[in-house]
Amino acid sequence: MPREPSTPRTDTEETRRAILRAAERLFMEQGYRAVTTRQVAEASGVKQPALYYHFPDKETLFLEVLREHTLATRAAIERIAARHTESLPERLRQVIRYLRHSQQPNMAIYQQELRHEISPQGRVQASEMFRTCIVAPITAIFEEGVQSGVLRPPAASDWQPRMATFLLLSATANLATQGGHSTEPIWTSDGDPAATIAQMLIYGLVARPSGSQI
Amino acid sequence: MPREPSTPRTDTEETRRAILRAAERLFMEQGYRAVTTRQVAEASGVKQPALYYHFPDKETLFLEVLREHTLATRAAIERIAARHTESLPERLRQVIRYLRHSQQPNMAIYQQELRHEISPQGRVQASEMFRTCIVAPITAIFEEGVQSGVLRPPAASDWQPRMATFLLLSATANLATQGGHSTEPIWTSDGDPAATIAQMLIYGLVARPSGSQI
DNA sequence: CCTACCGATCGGTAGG
DNA sequence: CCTACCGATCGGTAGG
Repeated sequence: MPREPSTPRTDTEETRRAILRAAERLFMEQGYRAVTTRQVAEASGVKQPALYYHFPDKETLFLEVLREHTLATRAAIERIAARHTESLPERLRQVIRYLRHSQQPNMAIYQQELRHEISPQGRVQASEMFRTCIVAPITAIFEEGVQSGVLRPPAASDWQPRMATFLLLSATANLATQGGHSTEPIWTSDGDPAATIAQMLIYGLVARPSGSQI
Repeated sequence: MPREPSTPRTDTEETRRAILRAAERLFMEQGYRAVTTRQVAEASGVKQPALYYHFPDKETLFLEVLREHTLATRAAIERIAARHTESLPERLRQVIRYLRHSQQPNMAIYQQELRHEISPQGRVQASEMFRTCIVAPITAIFEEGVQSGVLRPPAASDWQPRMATFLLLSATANLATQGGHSTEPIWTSDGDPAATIAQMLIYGLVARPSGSQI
């Protein structure tokens, strides 16, 4: 139902955006199930049933939030990946840093959760988004590293770009959840954890592993 | 209230064990919140209120499950770590394989979840268990590798045994959740993923990184 | 977009 | 250890 052009879709569209913003923050922080529709409504400045004016149900709202968040993440990753003037380790560091602060939802958290809370179609959709927008562009960075000779060529039992992406995302996701909440962190690194992870990852991959530092 | 010695605490103790076993399976698979007390009861062959005869509440039951599971994990890790006839990479592979199949709950999943569902005291208890029984023994393996010269000495901005443990656990936890459920896996490695992860980890750490295989 | 409300389900208790 | 039940809360709908 498109609105007539004279009405600049101000109010209703603004509210919709407010709901999406509030829902994004809440879902990324607490996960799907832990966030109630009433929380989202309150954070958006509307009453709970108003959500169902803008979205058919909670799952659809969640998937829309996930879609926008994931698309933004893809744009950021591709922007970083395109900085060919910077070294591969540096770009990986930046990717990790971005993912960490963008609260990109942990694969594990969501795969665990979505398995029980979301419809099969929703799961497929979320999984596809994740593959296309997160996994693929990061894997491309590793593949570029192989082709440029910076990274050692992968072998079947050794490493593969996709497994490297898996490792990077796993570490990053857990880093994000660590982020300064109540319980004292278990890991507490001295420096920048993104740098440390990238360093550990790279030194497992360098073609000519001289003992030097980056 | 201890039972008199003549009664070999058969029935009531057996039921208690059955509840713990059922709860372990369910909590490890689905997480704390997704599992209802009614599910646990049904899987144990009792009615739901019977749980409250054996445990004061759901949280206490969960923490008891977590305690037993974590203690078993520690025993397994220390058993593997003590196999000095086997190489460090091999022992790490075995640790990863064990963690993967024991469904050791993902740090991220639980840290995310426990933050909102469990009392502060419960969180502290879970966190301490995790630190002592999982993080510490794995970190000890890495430290041993440093002292024996197999691993390169850690530097502040480089790597640290604890961060290596973090990376290992992150990857393993996500591997475990991947485990052959409905949604097609995103990562699908050819060989043994435990081996690949160990390989990637090690080659980031070897003291003399010759280009050879293990 | 709100008020009012519903059925389902949750963790937990009463009373035996 | 069971039957019966409760208050709270959830996602979602009716009707305007």
